[in-house]
Amino acid sequence: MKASTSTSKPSAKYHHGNLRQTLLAAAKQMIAADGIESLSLRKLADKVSVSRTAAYHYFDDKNDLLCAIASDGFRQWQQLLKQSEQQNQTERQKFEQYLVNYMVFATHHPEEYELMFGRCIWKQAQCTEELQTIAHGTFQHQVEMMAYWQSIGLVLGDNPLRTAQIIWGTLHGIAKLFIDGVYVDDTRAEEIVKSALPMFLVPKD
Amino acid sequence: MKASTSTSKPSAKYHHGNLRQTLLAAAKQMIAADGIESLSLRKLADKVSVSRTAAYHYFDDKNDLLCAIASDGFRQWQQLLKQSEQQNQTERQKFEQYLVNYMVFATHHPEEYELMFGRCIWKQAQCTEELQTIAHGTFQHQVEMMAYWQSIGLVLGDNPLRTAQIIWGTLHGIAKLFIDGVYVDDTRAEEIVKSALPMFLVPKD
DNA sequence: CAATCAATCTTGACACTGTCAAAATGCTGG
DNA sequence: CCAGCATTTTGACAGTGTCAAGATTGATTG
Repeated sequence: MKASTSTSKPSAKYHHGNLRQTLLAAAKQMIAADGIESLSLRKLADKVSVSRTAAYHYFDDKNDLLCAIASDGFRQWQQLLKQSEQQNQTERQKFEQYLVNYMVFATHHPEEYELMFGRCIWKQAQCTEELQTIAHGTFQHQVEMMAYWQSIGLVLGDNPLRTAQIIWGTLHGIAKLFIDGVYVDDTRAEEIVKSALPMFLVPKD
Repeated sequence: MKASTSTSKPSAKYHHGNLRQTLLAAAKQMIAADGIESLSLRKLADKVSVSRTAAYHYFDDKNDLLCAIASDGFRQWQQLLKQSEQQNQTERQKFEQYLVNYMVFATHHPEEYELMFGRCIWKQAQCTEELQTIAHGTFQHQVEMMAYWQSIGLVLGDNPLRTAQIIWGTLHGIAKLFIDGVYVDDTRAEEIVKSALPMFLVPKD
């Protein structure tokens, strides 16, 4: 059955070959379209034309699958960060860029963002070790940036951890209020974070 | 059956009398104990010793019930606010009190807080008109307070809406990172928000 | 080449969920 | 006492995640 279109590509065989990747991609697509909570393993399996429980060979759990998506999200975010750091800008511009990047990433990948930082994984279910590691690394990196920006007198405060917590909190809060639909009109997210910027900076003169 | 203990109290009869309140109270208790997502209408019904679908005469939906809990949460929060405003303090103390109150309320009623401001209701399901109204009123009130604090030169900025959005964002973000378990050790929440305080104030001298 | 084996996928089954329609129950006014 | 009403229950259905057992395939040996 299933008209395996025998000829060239060996990828679409019974032994799917890369089911794991296919599942992840399809799942991302589905949550982007309809939200996390309306993703079911059965609909996902249907979409990939595979049986209900096929995913269980690649993921312990539904939770495990969601953690994998979240981990991918962190990788994507880290890459965006690295790429942005390499640009030729003043530190002040880099800092602003960081804030804006955060908002753009969050509002453009709302469901992945929710998985990365939301209760869905962190509170309710326990999170994978992989996820724990990569998330911690990301935050660590942010603290280091903050320490640097404080050391050169750009950002207020002398406690990098504390400052990172506050600034991250601000970004997270604004992002979440938009994502969750408490605030509407995402396009303003960038504006808001820009007007929050001066609060974090050492007044210059 | 059920030994209606005929004598005095007419409250515990078959026609339950105040099922709605009973259900709400039990539901709050259950989400406080095990979290929102593990609340099921059937377990709730069991707990109140009533049949699976009894709740449907008082609530359209599971969502409707959750909205009712959220509305109660807003009422509770408003009351706490009003009560705090009446205290004899400097405006600066009132502002600080407001920030601390927010964190204490959020971390002490995490599940209700999630219902009040989280995706569970605002994004995914549509929210009740009652909830919409009371939530909007609460925010409106906050904007007015911000306008006043800005007018007397206490808080930075000249755009009350914008400032309220940012400050609320900060509070919400920090609260949520604790509630959802990204940050641990809630007891530090108060500390963090206190060290964020100076960022919002007009520097005095 | 054929037989075996492990990886991969499917089927069957179970308990649990929200929700609707129809029936049953108890209360209250005539 | 009975009709009508508000209230509660029973039955049923489609979904859900997940486990155990079986079926299928590709690769690895002898």
